[in-house]
Amino acid sequence: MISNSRAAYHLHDHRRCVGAALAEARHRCAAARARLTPIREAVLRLIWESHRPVGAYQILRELPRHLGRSVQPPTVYRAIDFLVELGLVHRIATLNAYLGCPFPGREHSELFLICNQCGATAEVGDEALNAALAETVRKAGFRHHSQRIEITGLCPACAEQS
Amino acid sequence: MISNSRAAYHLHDHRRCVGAALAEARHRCAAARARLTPIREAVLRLIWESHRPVGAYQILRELPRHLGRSVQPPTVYRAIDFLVELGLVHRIATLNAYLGCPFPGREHSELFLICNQCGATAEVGDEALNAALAETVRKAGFRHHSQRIEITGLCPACAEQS
DNA sequence: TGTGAAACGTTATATTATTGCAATCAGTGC
DNA sequence: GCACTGATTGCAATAATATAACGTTTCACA
Repeated sequence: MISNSRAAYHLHDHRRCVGAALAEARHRCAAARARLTPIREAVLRLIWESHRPVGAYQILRELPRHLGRSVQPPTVYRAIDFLVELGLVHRIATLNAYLGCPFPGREHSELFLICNQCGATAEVGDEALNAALAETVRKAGFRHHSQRIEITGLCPACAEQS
Repeated sequence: MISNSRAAYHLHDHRRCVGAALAEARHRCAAARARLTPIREAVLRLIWESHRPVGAYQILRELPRHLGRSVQPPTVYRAIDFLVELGLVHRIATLNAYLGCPFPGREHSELFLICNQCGATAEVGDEALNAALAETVRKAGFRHHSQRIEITGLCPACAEQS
């Protein structure tokens, strides 16, 4: 099992999250002969400012803080598409929002735990769960390409308060 | 395991699907002391015309066929919200579209198998999978309220052709 | 038959996302 | 250095999805 729930839901040194994400991004861009342009990096930094999914228009509004100037929607969407394509960012479909991937390139359950209260969202991967899911899908005669699991509820921190 | 993948992906007597869905809808409305108004029934029938998720604006465009007149977006969204609330219809978040639930009120994995090729979408429920998922979520310290699993790939019929 | 809540009609608008085309930039081979 | 090529970005417009606000109608129930 792989998970970033500790970091997502509790106080931690978030600069390490950001640093790791950027290092990984540079690494994967180099491997794919793709360019991490200033716009793309600014969008990635902005998405990584928290462990909460961020909407495209929120990125659009806040990007000047990182980039020093404003841009148009297609520019933001293109950057997001690029980051999603490289596996650096996930789209959280139920929220129409985007979240940094804490372990790009590694095992992917694409399982998200979205806190209803504080919005913090962790990503979890689990081999046993993937196996159970693959088996269920196979029994239905379906050929599995991609998956996405979105769970809503209360994170440990918010559950404790209630 | 509960599944409608046979019906969703293969030739079948679809009138039985529609009939069952409507009967179930009437039953659940009565139980909830809610009204299955002409608009709500027309939207439900329209959604049940196929096993493919239908967008809200497609419903809006096609509703006159069932209702004899046109309506505005809020009317369609209100009907959809009502049907979702009662568990008769699911929202497929990755497609921004809506699909009839083949077994409302019964066990819910909220697991959807969406064919990339033909669009047909089956719903599957599986106790073992739910257990594995619950365990994974619990291990992350998360308190589970709702879940939604969306799988894309090839349905048996389309896989056979390719 | 009156009454209150639910449902619906209507207008306007918010939010999310894409299209199409022109201009610019980064790397490559010469 | 210079021309070439494909990737990236700028820009204007618009498409697609969803909701807000408020008044009117309908209907179950008393």
